[in-house]
Amino acid sequence: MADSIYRAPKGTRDILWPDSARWRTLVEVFADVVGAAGYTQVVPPMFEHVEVFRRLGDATDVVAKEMYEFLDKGGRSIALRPEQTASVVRAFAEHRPVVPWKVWYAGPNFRYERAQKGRFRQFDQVGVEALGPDDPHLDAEVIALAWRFYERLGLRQVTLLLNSLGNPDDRSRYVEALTAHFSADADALSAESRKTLTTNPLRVLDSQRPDDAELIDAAPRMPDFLSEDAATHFATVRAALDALGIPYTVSPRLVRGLDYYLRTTFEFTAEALDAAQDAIGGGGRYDRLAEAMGAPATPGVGFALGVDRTLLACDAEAVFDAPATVVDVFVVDTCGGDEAVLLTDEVRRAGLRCDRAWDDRSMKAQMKAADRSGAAIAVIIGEDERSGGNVTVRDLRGGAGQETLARTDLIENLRTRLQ
RNA sequence: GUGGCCGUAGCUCAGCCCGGUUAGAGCACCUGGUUGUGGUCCAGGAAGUCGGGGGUUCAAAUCCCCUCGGUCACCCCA
Repeated sequence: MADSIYRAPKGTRDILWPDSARWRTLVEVFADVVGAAGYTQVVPPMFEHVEVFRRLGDATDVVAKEMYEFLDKGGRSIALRPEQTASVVRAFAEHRPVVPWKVWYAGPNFRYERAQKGRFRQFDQVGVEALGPDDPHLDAEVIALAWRFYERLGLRQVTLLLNSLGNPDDRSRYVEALTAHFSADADALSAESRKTLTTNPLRVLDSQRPDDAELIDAAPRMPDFLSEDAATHFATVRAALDALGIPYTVSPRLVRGLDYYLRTTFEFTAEALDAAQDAIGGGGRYDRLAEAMGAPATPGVGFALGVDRTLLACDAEAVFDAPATVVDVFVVDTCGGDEAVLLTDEVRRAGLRCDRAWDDRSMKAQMKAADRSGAAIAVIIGEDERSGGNVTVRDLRGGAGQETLARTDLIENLRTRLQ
């Protein structure tokens, strides 16, 4: 930080090894889990026409004040994506793939907001979207995929919160009832919540302000407003999760930040995180979104998981460690470095990870570098070995010692040692 | 967007309250500890515009203002 004149912009950062390796591994595990369930990858653009994101709801903070918007040189109104569901559904509307269309994605999103622990202006998510079926079993599959993913990482202290916002009519009636309830007693609400009440009454339920607690506790409950159809759908989702042995807590006050959610909504929180940002993932149904993007009415369900926060949760639970080594073999060349050029190439072509030292440093310095590299084996070549057509292979980790052997036997020897 | 705390070598920090010799420590890094061998130990070394700018003063890392960044909370969400 001290002497560089440029710094990463506020709310962004560079991810260096070993974090970067851990990062990549997380995405690989995710791809593995959802790929095994028939989800294929979709890579949407990182920016869209602003209107695509307006479909998320003008009253949401994400759209109202957190979007990176700009005019491009062609005069188009563009926004960096604040999330990927809108882009994926736009892609669905544009390409009209056969349903069920089950896809996954991974990549950065952008929101202009004040950074804090687990909250960045550029943040990565992995997620899935499944469009087509209205089947509650699909909701359960989607939720289960996230759950199994967390399990694969080794996370144990994850809580699944579940709710149903009902069909559009149910939701509207509930919003009306909520508005009536809070308006009747508006004086008792915090100033912020009074404002929220006028723009997005549902989200008053989300307030953490102590002043609001009493009125929120007394508020009407969503389950009482579910139509029979929505209630049955929700019951089937729950039954499937029960059958899968996935624990959840029904949370009637769980409302999510985007307006498009209907019926099943869910959120994953990490109990091990003591930060305020303990939601590591969330999702739900958005049965009207495809229509809003210009596609034939098509139900959909999906989730997004925050990569940064998931990794923070892994830290808190001390699971999913970063890989410890970069290479298997390290070449030490005291003949000036020419031999290392050939030896590293040979070892790498044999499929082994291999590095070397530079600048013709002393043997001691090269051995030190070999040790630091994490390599299990050092391949040493000096004048003695070179003139005899040999190399010396030294074990850096165990007590296997070292031996000098014919250069032609090197690869076979390394393979045996690394088994 | 609002408020609290913080910003000194690559990293973690001391020094700041009570302005004044060449700004320190640990870890990391580099070089040695004789004749080609790392991880321990010993010795030495390199490394800081004290976040940036302005002000007060004979003198500021130390006091004041502004600014940038970090962090925590609110807000919101992944």
